This record gives sequence, structure tokens and C-alpha cells, in this order.
Amino acid sequence: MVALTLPDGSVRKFDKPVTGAEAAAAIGPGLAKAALVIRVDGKLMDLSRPIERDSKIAIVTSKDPDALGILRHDCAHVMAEAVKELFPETQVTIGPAIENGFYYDFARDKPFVPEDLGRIEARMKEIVKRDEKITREVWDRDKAVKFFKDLGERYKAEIIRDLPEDEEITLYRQGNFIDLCRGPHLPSTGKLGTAFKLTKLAGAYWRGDSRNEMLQRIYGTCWPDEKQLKAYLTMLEEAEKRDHRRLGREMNLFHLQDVAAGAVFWHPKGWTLYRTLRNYVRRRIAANGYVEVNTPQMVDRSLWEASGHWEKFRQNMFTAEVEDGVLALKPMNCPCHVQIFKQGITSYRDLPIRMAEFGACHRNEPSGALHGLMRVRAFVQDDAHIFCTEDQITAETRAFCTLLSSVYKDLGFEDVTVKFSDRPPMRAGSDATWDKAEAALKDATKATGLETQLNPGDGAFYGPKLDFVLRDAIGRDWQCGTLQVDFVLPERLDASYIGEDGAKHRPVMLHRAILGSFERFLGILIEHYAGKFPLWLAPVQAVVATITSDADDYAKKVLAALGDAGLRAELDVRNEKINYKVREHSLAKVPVMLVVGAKEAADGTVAVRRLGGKAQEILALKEAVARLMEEAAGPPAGR
RNA sequence: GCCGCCGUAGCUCAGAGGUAGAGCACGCCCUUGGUAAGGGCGGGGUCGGAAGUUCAAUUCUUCCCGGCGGCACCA
Repeated sequence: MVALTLPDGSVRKFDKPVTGAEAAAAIGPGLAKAALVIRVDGKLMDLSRPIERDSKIAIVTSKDPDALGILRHDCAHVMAEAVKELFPETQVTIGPAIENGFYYDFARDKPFVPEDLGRIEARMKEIVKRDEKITREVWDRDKAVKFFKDLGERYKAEIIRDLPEDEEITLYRQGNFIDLCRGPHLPSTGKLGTAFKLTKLAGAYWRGDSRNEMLQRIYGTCWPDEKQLKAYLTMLEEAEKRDHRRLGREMNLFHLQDVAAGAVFWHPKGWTLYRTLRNYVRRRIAANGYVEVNTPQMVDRSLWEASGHWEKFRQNMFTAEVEDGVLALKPMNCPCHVQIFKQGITSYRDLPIRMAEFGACHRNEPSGALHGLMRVRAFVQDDAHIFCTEDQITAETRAFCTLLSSVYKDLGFEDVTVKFSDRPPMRAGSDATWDKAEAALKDATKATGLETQLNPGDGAFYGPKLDFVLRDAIGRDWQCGTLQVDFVLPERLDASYIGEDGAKHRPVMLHRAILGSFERFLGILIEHYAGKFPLWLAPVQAVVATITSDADDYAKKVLAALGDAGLRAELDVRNEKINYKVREHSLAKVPVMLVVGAKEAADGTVAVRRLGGKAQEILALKEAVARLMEEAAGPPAGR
């Protein structure tokens, strides 16, 4: 006798063990048809497996959030089957479900070409049409290894060999295709549907290790129905439209050029945006007790040896030989800040010292890592180092978390999470010190009300850290801010202060950045706003456009009034129709247009048109300027 | 760095073993038009770089540089 409790609390009794499929059929024929897998006491299982004991069950259909992963995993299997049919010499490896889809890694001498994707996709649809039954088999380990070896599938054999001793070896068979898999799977390939698409081709290292051979990865996306597939593809198109590299060109913000790979040519408008952001951060940190400094670009090798960078970071550093040694372009500012700290004698009364620098750093990133503004070789950090006592870590971290949250909010990001990385196995500093530092970070995030996720053992060897992640307008996460406690660098570079007791003590250093790098953050900001910046950030805040040349003189007066009010405005008196001008400045994403014709010139007014808006508002020039000025002032500094 | 794809006008892209074309942009002319493209004419390219094959290479081959998508990297 088996009693199965359904999600609604009702109990079904069977006089012998039943399979998930039978249980679903007993509940109703509609459900039996829609059933994909079954959840038994919280664990997902194949419908074909018998349920021997009293359990809580739920039939999982495509509406269930758990179904998506199964669907995508199955899609990977169907793709592997299609590939094996079309290219029998290919070896299969692994193929998991991932966010929005799945991939499968294949090993073969001849790489796939983009045209293959269409063929594979067509064959996948055939396999779905065949509606092959998917069956689960439990195999003996050695037999399974031999079986795959004999098939020439050496990767699969390797995976089985490396599975933990106590793990059951299960194989899934669909048609002529058999694959090692933990499952669960759909009852048959027909249940997959056809809402999938192969999206890209890529190389990927076997087992994710760059010392291993490279496999061919095929990515795909897969959804419960065509509508969701289409929605996803549309979302991708939207993301492409707001790509910062594209908007950077269209809005004439910056360009990248092969003569300086990984470095940015900022155009006037982009540089205005950059400076606006930098000025904003400058105001905010000044109001929060930071002092700003500036330190050398190129520093002698000896300092990097002392700081430990030469040993740990050498490959990423640009160097230049000079007559009496080697200089390195700084990849970070911290050693230089310690040099400033060390000038003269510092008393405990002077602490904390919050030393900020918009420091230009260079890192020799691998060529394949470069990506628009997001990953560059030359960048400027909104960097600062807080020199303080251990007792001050809590208050400083709290203040930083508050400042950071407020900055993100001002810049349009409300959704912020924190990753907290605590002590790694190999570390410097005593356990008591780590206890204190970790407690301080934990306390600070809690006090600020930030949602925190623990990354155990992921801290740097020199101290625990917080990483701040923000979510953008289309749901993507970006790690930007950071706060790292450092017990080691002050020691290595011999920084000290005089304590209350008159003796020398080591300060603690907090490395911290809110934006990370201006370059990357601007990339994120461009995509977040899709180029439509709020007025205070917009590089061109307003365009004064004339309807006919009769209004030219008045338009110049309007422009001057805007300029006097500190607004970034441009004039468009070209011999073009107003429709043309409106279209052009709209595409350039200028937030405000002030349209003036003979009427406005006579009345001393302007017709205000907001980007994307249909309505226009006629205002007296003075009134319009006053309103825009207020709006363009941006967030206040003193918080 | 690794795998794959790509590099033709400022941009988006077509093309072919016999030194190139479209649309938009740009310049000039006409047009003075009230909220997302008015019309005409015109200028513009060592076809990413180097070498090789060939009577002839921008086209085919190799190498290099750069871009794109991943992977690896991001103390």
C-alpha cells in the first residue's frame, strides 16, 4: 500500500507501487498528458520510476519553474543526439542547462561551422517529431566505462571513472543515442516541443582548464513555448540596441582603435559625461571626509617588489626600461598611497585618513578579455584607501556602505546586493584579527540593510572583502564596488602610526571603490539608461532649434540664457525643417529640445519638448531656464 | 592566451581572379517648412597590414594586427 499526498493535501492510495506516470493518470488524463517529471518528497524524478513508499508528490508540468531546467537539459541531449547522427565521428562530453538555455561540449577534429547549426537544429526538430521514448538504465561502473571506451567516447569514460564511488551510474537512452546522465528527463523527446534555437558556437576547454584541449561548444536557448522563445529573442535584440559600443558611436561619446587596444578615445560628449560623473563622485567623497591625492604613473620596480605586486601581478604589468632600472605603469594605486601616508609621522589622532585618487591605472589584460569599455587596459578607478585602526573598521565600513548605496541610488540603481568573502585557508594575520574584521564587515552590511550573500573562503589572503553588485534596467548584474580589508600591505611597506601609548602601530588599510573604474561604470550606465541619461548626466542637456531663420537671433539669446545658467546646450539653426531637427536630436537622445519660431521670438517664450514626448509646453524663457537649471543640478553632495 | 567567425567609403552592408557599389552620413544649390527623414547635384576607398601563388590579387594561400562570440584570465 502506497499513499501519495498531492500538493492540495489530498491523499491517493494505491495497493502497489506506481510510477509517476501512473499516478498522474490516476489524477486525470489532462495532467497525465502535460506531465513532464514528478517531484517526490521535493526531489525531481522521471515519470517512469516507481514510487515505493508513502510520499508527498507533485506532477511537474511546463508551468512549474523546475520544468525549465529539465526542458533545457533535454534539449541539450536532443542536440547531442542530432550531432551524433549528423557527425558520427564526434565525441560527446557534457551538456548542462544554463540560464536561458543550455550548451553541449563536443570533441572533434574538424570544427563546426555556423552553417552546421541550421542542419543540427533541423535534425533536432525531427528527433522531437519522432517522439523517442527516453528510458533510464542503471549500469555497473566498469561496464559503463568499457562501453563508452568501446564507442570511442573517451571523455564520457573519463567522467564515469571520476564519479564518486557511491554514485549510481545512470544512462539515458533515446532512440539510438545513449548518454551518461544523472537525470531526470522527460518521458519522450516529443515533450520537448520546438521552442528552441541554437545560438552560438564557441571554444571551451575540457573541464574548464586552459591546459586541457579545447572542445567545441554549441549554445542554444530553449523555452516551454514559442511565445516565450520569441520574447527572449526580442530581449536579446533590445540588449543589442543598448550595447554601449553601439551607443558610444551613435551618440559620439568615444571610440576604440587598434592603435591603442584596450584604451579609450573619449570624444567631447563622452568626456563631458565622464567629467560629470567624476565631479559628482568628487563632491560626494569630499563631503564624506576624503582627501584627494595624485600619484605617479610610473614607479620603480623596487616598490612593486616591496608591495608584492612584482611577484603576484607581474604578467599584468606594463614596464619600461630606463637607464638605471625598470619602471612599471601602476596597475593599482595602493603602494603609492602608502608612500604618502609614510611621509612624516602620523598620530592615532589623525586616523582615519581617507585617501582618494582618481588614479589612472594600466593592466596588461589578455587580448581575448578586452571588451568595449567593460574590460580595458587603461582605466581610472574611483579609488581610495582608508588608513585606520582595527577598532575603526566597523565605523568606516558602515560609512562606506551608506555612501555607496546612496551613490548607486543617485545614478539610478536601486537593486544592490553584497557578496561577503571571508577567510581563505591560506591567509596572513591572526585569527583574532580576522574575527574582528569579518565581524566588522558583517555588522556594517547589516546596519546598512544591504542583502548579503556569503562566499565562504573567497577572501583575499590579506583580508576579508565585500563586493557590491548592482542590477541594471534589463536585469543584468554587475559587480562594481568593493571594500577589502588589508592587514598585509601596511606591514610589507612598513607603514605605522604613533598610538596613544606612544609606540608605533600598524594601521589597517581598507581598499575601496564605489564605481570600480569610470570606463566600465560608464559602459554600464550607458546600457542601463540606453543612452537616455537623466538631465544632470546628459552630455548635451538641451538643443535650441529654430523653425525658420526669422528666429535665429532669438535662438542665440535662448542659448546664451541656458549657458549662463550653467546648462550644456547647443544651437541648431540649420536650414532644415523642424521635423528633421526633432528626429535628429531625438536619435541623439538629447533630453530637452527648446523649439523657437517667430511666435516664441515675439512672446519671449520657448516650446519645451522632452525626449520621446509628444506634448510640448510653452513657457516663458526665464521660467524654462529656471526649471531646467533646478533639474540639472543633480543630486546634492552633503549626505 | 585558446577555439570559431569577421575586417570593403564616416556608419550599415553588397560584390567579384582583370584595381569597386548601395543606403544613410558629408559638401554645394534650391527650399523658410510648427514637433521623428523636403528636393537636386557632388566629393569620398592603397578593399586591416606584410609576404607568397599568378600575366594579373581587394578576391586564393600563409603570417601578423584588430574586432566580435565564447572559454581561460580578472592577485
